Amino acid sequence: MARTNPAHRRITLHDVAQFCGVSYQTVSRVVNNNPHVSKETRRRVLRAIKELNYQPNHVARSLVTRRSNLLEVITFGSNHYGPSQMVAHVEQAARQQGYNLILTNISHMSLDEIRAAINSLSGRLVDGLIMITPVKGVEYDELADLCDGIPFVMIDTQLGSTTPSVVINQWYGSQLATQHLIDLGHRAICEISGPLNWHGAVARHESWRATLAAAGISPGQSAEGDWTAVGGYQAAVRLIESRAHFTALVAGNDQMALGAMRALREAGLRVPQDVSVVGFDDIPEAVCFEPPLTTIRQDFDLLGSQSVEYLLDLMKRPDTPLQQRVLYPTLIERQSTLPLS
Amino acid sequence: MARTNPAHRRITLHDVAQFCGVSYQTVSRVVNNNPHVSKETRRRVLRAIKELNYQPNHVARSLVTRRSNLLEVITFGSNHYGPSQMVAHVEQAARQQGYNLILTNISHMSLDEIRAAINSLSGRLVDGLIMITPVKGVEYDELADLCDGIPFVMIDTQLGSTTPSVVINQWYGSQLATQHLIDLGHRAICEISGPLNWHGAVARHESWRATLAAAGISPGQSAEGDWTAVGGYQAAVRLIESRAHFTALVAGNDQMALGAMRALREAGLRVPQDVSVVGFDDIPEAVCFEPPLTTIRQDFDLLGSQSVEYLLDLMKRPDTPLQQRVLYPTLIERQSTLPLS
DNA sequence: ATCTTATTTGTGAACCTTCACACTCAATAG
DNA sequence: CTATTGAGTGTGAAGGTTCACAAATAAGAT
Repeated sequence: MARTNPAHRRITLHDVAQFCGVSYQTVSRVVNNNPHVSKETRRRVLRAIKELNYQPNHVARSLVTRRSNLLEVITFGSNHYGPSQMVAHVEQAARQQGYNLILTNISHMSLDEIRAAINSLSGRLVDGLIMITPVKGVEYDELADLCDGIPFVMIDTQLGSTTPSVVINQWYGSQLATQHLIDLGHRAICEISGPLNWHGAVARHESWRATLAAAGISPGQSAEGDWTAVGGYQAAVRLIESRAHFTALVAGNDQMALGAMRALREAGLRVPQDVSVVGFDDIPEAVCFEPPLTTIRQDFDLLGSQSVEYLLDLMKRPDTPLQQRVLYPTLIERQSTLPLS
Repeated sequence: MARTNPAHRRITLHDVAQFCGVSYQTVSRVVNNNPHVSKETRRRVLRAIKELNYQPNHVARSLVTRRSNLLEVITFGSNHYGPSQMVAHVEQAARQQGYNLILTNISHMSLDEIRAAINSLSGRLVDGLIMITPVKGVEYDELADLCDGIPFVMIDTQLGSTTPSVVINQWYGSQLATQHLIDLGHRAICEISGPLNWHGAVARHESWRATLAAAGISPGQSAEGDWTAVGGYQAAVRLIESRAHFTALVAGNDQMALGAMRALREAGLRVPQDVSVVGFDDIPEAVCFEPPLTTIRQDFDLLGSQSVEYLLDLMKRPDTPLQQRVLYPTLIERQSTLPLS
């Protein structure tokens, strides 16, 4: 097998060129599939490349082409199911398109943190940027300013904004959930929302209210959770202790639904006989909850590939219109909801 | 505010140098905190840098220094809880040390896939590599060959191998789980294992057998799952349908424990009164399971920081001994286990 | 045979840094 | 008063590639 040189100096274009008696430019042409090279020469060069185990130096190439084949994703809250799914699928899509991905997870969503993340990359020449910004406090203009010309798209940002972004319509999802309960005859419908500094949490929360209002129903109580099961448990406990009467519960995500169901059970309430519960996300475990959870499914796979696709468009044709692309979630009915008896 | 130049040409050392009438080398010295520059000059240069919004070009720097401040993590199965936690914590640790992280998630764990992942990066000059290789089929020697000099550490590889790696002792974890059940008086202890092409699954499986054997107990039946809740459910169904008698169940992870508990309940068996169940991982939701799950906690945070730390050692001092660093999990007792009545 | 034209190959510069070294100038030592 | 040091600064090269262009060769047209 072709082993590398012991001196541990990387093989360069020049080495290959010398090896088969052509100029480095010719080798470069072969490497880049330039048609202006004779069949015979190409064959010889190709063999030399293999023989010497030549690997083009991306760094040198980037220096002159000003492109790196590198995308960056800046994410917040990637310990939560949604963001982590987004990252995973973005990575997959990027790799399919021949790009590598730099991952930066920031722990406090502030402009300063984002600035730091971008700056730490700024000299690094990433070709494009995907930002997963599920919480409030970051405006498009500031970001555009920060990125200074490098194309970017946002994921999971505010619905209805005109920034280049791909989002799942959370409003619609929560409407599906709430309407489902209304259709089952429920009228006393409480909510456990996500943290209200998250766009998605606000959208789901307001849609819950609006959907009830549209049906002429006054909303039940709402308690704010933190996306975790424990947070959902505590929120449900607060709801129960406030002596609110309700026959149905909309949870901001599946984990909180899990915690809520635990709290309900501890309070002697049966799900779904006494209280119907619907979650959000359709995490893989939801089908095995006790009882299996009715929930809203989001297509994170599509979200990832759409974002990367959009970003690549933006990179290739800077005149690509800036828009928000919107995906729609679906309702998954299981056994945690029941018609009001 | 200092906006960038309209011509969209990046500001370079030369621009800054010209701007304040010194040589580019002096500017370079200021940027790199070289002490050999007078106080007054440094001040002037610093102001010019700010004024022009100069950002050092990482690519050009890398070309000459042959270092990139870039780490890569190649991972398999990052849709599972363990691997995804590892990635998250590795990223965090890397960033704390001033490194950026390239993430590559491969879908089929084979040498070919790994080769492709490494090759796609090979010219990219990553300073170090972390491989999360929880499944069998990849040998150290091949990997070392592939990496050709760039330092790497493995995570979650086979316990007891002499490759540079950081692992959590899965054997010990499963021993904790099994012994806990034995201590509670259980003698009929079945198991739902993870996929047996995973190192961790094998370790947990064999430790279960060994721990029972050490106590003079013959092992109950074992069914293989796929780490998911549904897989755990199906495995438990097989166990139940085989009419195996058991009073306790060891699950390979928490998700499978969840599925198993669902299957048990459907079969009319109560957890923990009829069957005690113990999981593995201590996912955040486990505390809200019905009932709250006794499980084994792994410290992924420590795992991440240890790996990065070790890798950095390897990078700085190539004579750092190649070893396996081992962390230990702990037992978390909740309500899914009960003394045999 | 000569002039075009097309095809293949080679040369010089550029990308933006850092490194190794040389230079200048002042202060100290002999 | 010259030699030696040392701090501060500048110069040339190198790192490995691509780009724009020039040169050489081959093929075709007049």
